[in-house]
Amino acid sequence: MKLMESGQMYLETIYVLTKNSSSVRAIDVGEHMGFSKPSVSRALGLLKKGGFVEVDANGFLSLTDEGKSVAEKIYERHTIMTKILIYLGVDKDIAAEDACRLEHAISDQSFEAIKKFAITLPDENN
Amino acid sequence: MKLMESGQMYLETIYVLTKNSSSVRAIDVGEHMGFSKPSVSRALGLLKKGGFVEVDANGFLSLTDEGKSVAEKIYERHTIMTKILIYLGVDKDIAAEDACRLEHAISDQSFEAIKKFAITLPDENN
DNA sequence: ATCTTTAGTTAGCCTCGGCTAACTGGTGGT
DNA sequence: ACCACCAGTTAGCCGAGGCTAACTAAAGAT
Repeated sequence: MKLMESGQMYLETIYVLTKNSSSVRAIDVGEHMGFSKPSVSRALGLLKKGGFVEVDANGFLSLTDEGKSVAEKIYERHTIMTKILIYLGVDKDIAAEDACRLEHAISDQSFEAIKKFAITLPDENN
Repeated sequence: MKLMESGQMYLETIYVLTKNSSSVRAIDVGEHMGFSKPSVSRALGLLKKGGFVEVDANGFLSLTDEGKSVAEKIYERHTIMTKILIYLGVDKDIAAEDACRLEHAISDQSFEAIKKFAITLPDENN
């Protein structure tokens, strides 16, 4: 199953929320992303069907290995792109917003090239 | 009128084609972008209505000042992003493809920051 | 003069991914 | 026991932006 940009965003959100709350439900995902419950419900349905997400009897979400690997990939892009933009002088908020779009638009090869550049950067703040 | 990413792409294409052929028609735009005639027809209709494009009696397209300024902005992003990616070691084709997506995803502020970085780069090839 | 090709338009379909309205089903308060 | 709230689902709408099929109109070829 092929994931569109929005699917990647849902996975990334679940991944991030899982890192600070241990129990993540659909409603949390919706609140975090600013989307309605039905939008989240449908998206999660597709992600379940695609084998990226699992939902237990209590409605708690977890990523499959496949889902986690996608989420980690996107999340890495997000953090590195954000870091670079901030390094180049962009405001934190704007850097994060832009990274959120760039992370889906870039090829593996370009990202690897950018990443290689990024690790030469000093660690200013985050 | 608000332009979506696809509208920007059409404007950029007309802009680029105009730079090497002097007379650009809808069909040329479609061929260059790989889209069908009806897709181009509808898109151009919207761009006309929005005041970005004009069509003369022979079907030749031209950009309005407004359309041209959008196209130039996008085109500049395209060239600079491509240049940076190539500088970072990305293959030319992939760099161009990625630039094509990145150019729409980035804020003015981030682009200015990237541009400032780019002008410090040596002129390798293009 | 007729036939064909070329360019553009119209009508209408599809997917993606938001949305609201309305229903279901469980849980907790009085 | 009943009511209210909360989480999730179902049904169906909408805009963006592709597509094909089929029509129109102008321009060339025989």
